[in-house]
Amino acid sequence: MGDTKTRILDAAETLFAEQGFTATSVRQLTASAGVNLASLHYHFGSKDGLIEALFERRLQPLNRERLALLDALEKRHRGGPIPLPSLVEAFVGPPLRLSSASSEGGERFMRLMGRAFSEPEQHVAQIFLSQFKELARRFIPAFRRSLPHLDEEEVHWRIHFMVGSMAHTMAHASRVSQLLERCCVPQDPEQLLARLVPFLVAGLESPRPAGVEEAVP
Amino acid sequence: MGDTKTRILDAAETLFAEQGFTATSVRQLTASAGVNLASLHYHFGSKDGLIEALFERRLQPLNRERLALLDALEKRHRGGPIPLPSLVEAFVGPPLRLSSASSEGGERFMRLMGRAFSEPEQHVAQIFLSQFKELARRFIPAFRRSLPHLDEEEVHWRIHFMVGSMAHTMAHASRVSQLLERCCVPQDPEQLLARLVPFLVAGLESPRPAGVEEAVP
DNA sequence: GATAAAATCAAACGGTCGTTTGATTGAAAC
DNA sequence: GTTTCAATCAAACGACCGTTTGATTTTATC
Repeated sequence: MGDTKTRILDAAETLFAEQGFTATSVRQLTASAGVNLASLHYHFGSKDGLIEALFERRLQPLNRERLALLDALEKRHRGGPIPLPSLVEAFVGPPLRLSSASSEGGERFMRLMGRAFSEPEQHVAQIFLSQFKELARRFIPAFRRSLPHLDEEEVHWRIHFMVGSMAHTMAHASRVSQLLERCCVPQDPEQLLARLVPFLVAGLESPRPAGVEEAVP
Repeated sequence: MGDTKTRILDAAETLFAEQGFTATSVRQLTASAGVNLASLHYHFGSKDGLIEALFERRLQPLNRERLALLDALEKRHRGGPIPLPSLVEAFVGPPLRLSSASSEGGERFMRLMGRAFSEPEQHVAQIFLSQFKELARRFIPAFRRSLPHLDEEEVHWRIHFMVGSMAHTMAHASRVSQLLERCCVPQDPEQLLARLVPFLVAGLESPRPAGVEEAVP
């Protein structure tokens, strides 16, 4: 079961992932966790404080892992361009792998992260994005080195597209799109990566698009 | 100004896109539209009824346009495989072009559509997805014909990835990701397409990934 | 075993939520 | 001018929201 704090965080991951942040009430949350209503505010101060703690608990080790992978890649290639598949893997691999069976509760957090990317509420988005400053500072130059045929703006856009595919996959991996009238097939994260990474690599390294004027500074 | 019904729909597009469905109250909505609180329920029955009407108003002509483009392409290529760039354009072009200045209020609806793809609330998602049955029935076989080197499951996954990039771009086009510490550059939809389509085409037509077992029926 | 701090509890706070009511308006139909 | 009916209005409905209170229980310290 674990202590109250953990039980609240676990319940919050599940419910926020299923229903969103605003649609989940603290009453429903504490009831689901089997704790008293007031203990949420005792431990986290507010609902927003809970959301913040929730992201920190998972995102900090996650992004540390991504940066460690990037460190290793940069060391191995001595600051030169990193092969794109490895670089993409280092970026999308850790979050997608969180869905593995071993990391208990990982899948629900993966869905939650997918949600957070498209969360309209400003405060949630801000909490979420603040966890990525360091990640962007390190990964963007790496992508630029690995995509020398593209200017800065184009690299930014392609990273944007990549994040979109990743977030959408994380949010809806368990139901590979009702659009397609397919029943849900739970996916091994390694197989998911084996499909996603080549798709992204091909898109990222495709030639510079015609018909887009160069950025003027 | 327009009549009450239209004013509510317009205000709903703006507020839902900015704040999400659950976070926007009917009071805030009717106040923003400059109409009486009760008129929302008079014209739409409920908040959910409004959401449904909101999607129908835009999605019906939008998907009709997509299908018309597909019709034209299939006719031109006599049922044979359609060149991938044209097919992708027919799929992602109409929604992204909704942001053009001419179609008033299009941009806010584009953001709203991006939101709806990742809306946790079941009812909203269901309303939204019901608009796409016909679209999937027509576009999936077309993609299969244009991607003969891929099996059915891989095509489904790649369409899934494509939808992710599209939805993320629609939801966050105006702020090309705070992740990248870039200030917002409002984008001409044609330039946006000139970037997105080649990215998606390259990803879609990349070779069949290794390490993924064939689907067994 | 007394003391102090940390944690849990039932109960209530003021507000806002989506929705409903019943009266009132305005324009068309006769 | 009367009737009719769709549309708008102010006001209120009960339910639920996030948060706070103050008493009570548990846990650790001496």
